[in-house]
Amino acid sequence: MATIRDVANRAQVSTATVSAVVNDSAYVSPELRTRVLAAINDLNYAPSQAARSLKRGRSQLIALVVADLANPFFARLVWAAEAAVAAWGYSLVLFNSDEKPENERRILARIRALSCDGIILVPVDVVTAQPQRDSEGEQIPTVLFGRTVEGQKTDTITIDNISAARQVTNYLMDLGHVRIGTITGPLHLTTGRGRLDGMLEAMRARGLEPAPNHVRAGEFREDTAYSVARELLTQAEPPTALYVANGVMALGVMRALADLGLKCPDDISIASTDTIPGIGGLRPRLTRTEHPVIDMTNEALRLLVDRINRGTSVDARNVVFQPSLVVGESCAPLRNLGK
Amino acid sequence: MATIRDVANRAQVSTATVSAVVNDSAYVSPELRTRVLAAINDLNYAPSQAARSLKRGRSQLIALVVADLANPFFARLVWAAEAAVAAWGYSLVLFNSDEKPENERRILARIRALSCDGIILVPVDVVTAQPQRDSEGEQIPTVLFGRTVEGQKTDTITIDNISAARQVTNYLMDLGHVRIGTITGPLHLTTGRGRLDGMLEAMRARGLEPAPNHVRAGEFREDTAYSVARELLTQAEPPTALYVANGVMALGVMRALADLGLKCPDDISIASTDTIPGIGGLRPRLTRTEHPVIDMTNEALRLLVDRINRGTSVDARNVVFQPSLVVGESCAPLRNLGK
DNA sequence: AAACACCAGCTAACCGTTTTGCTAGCATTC
DNA sequence: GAATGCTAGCAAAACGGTTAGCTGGTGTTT
Repeated sequence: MATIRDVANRAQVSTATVSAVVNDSAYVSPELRTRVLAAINDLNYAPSQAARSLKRGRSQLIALVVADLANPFFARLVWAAEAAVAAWGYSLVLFNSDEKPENERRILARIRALSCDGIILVPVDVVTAQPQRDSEGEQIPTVLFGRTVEGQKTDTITIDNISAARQVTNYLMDLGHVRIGTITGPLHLTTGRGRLDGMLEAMRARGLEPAPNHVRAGEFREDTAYSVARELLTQAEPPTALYVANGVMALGVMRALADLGLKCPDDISIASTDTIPGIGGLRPRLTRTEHPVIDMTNEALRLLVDRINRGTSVDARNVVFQPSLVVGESCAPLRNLGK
Repeated sequence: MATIRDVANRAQVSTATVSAVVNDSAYVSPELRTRVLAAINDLNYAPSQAARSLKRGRSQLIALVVADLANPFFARLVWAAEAAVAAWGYSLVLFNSDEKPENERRILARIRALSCDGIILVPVDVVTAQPQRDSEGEQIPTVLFGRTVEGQKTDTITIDNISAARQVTNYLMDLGHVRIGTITGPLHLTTGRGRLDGMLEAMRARGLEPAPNHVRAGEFREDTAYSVARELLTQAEPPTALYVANGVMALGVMRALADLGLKCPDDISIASTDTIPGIGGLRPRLTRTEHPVIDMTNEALRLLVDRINRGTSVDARNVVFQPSLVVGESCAPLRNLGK
């Protein structure tokens, strides 16, 4: 394609003038401006982003690193982030760490090489505690999304996991349930840990405690939750209600129920924190918390762009969003206590 | 960060030697190589992709443009593409045209500016018929995914939509259904058109024809399908079976059924082409065709990388994948013809 | 021993922008 | 009319790599 020099030649001006027109960075007389614009149009010129990045040290690229692209929660984040990034005039480079620290390391190196202007990161590992530095040794502006890492000094966007779990658990207890089980996420993640803690806290506040064999790890995965749920529900004294820590796992649990011939909510009540898009279309409607992913994403980008423009002059900000309980038909009052 | 010159100074060699070591592009004696590697390590050096792109004219970026990121089908494509792109040593830049031609135009201009090495495009508009040219005026290697545009000379990866629709329709007719309705996608898309054509073809082959008011446009959207389904099923003589053209719409239809108090498959049989991930976990299991998205994506990348390396020397290739029918429990044999 | 081939490693040009001086032309002031 | 200030537009130097072409030292051939 045409270069800035081709345009300059055709318009009989210098490359500096063309640049000034393209970037609106200096006054150019109307006459020259017209000539330049005509030449740009004739030659179908578009500035090379590579040359620009090299000179300016900014790439107009924002990296999004998610922990599990197969999870609809993150798919939704990707969707929202693409829109927000485009709205701010950047382009989105997408990476999937697949919950593996070594992938995360590789990806962060690649992001540095691409000199991305900012990073939205769903962290997998504490590795991230060593923030990424760019070509000037500056830290690349980063927003941690959804999860946090201890002792982090970067901006973060999170959901109040404890509150989410507490809301759901209280709802179940309000229905009279006492034998409540749970399928948790990985406990080394704040999302996994917080949701379990919130549940325990809520139960203890009413003098209850889940039976040890009613608390199982589901890894935030559909298939794991499926088998764990089967196991959990076929034991001698199964729980009468189940709190599932995320949307994907809730789907797995529903599948397990169907395969076991259990009716929800007649045989067991199910409620979850987090949901997956589209799940609202199926019956019984799941009682769950909804997390404002779109708002969270927009806020993440606002913080990120602000940090890109203002550098490290401003302190790390931690924005916590509140989940809201959405009541469906997947929970019923406890009737026959003994069962 | 450190530049190649810093590394050269520290290792007491020229930048050319550093480059040779980094790219393995020329023989360097073991001694110098060691010194260079040590310096790279000490300075935490990583080559600037911007400078590289500028000089080489290649950016190691592959653009993926999907028509609707909110659609789980495309979310799955994104997931598969990220993995495939990374495996080939590229990074993925993601765009969402949201089914709008003007977005598509803007995006393609941006892709050109970024000098992406290749494009995987789910086309929205015939605009794409004018292939994108790069900085040398060469066409940017492009693979059209899922849909095609008439008279296209680029590589394409598609699914056999006619066959998919035919399989599903035949299945419904084999169960005895005659009054079969359909909710179609947009008919200007090959995916929409082909799936309707396949259905009509299959029915006509048995001397049948759907009633005009049993054929409705659902725009491939959940909400549209929901309202169209409500309308379709509450009319005087509703169909006894419904063929839904994609997975998202099937979800909408299921929701409409639930709200209308209709039982599937007792009151009506539902089948679709295409599915959405996770839908398999819910009851009744949907009878549908499955489309090999992962294989399709991998093949798309194989074609794309091949074209990046070999240029226009090789003719356009059109790879058509075959869908397979997966039978669930959402369809029942026709019992009471009159209803 | 001269002629030559070979090759490791270097010098420097180049990729396409942006941006910092600088220049030259005009208007204003005394 | 000389001195000054202003400003539109230009020339040229970066930015950080890659690579063609060169150099000089060694080994081989005659």
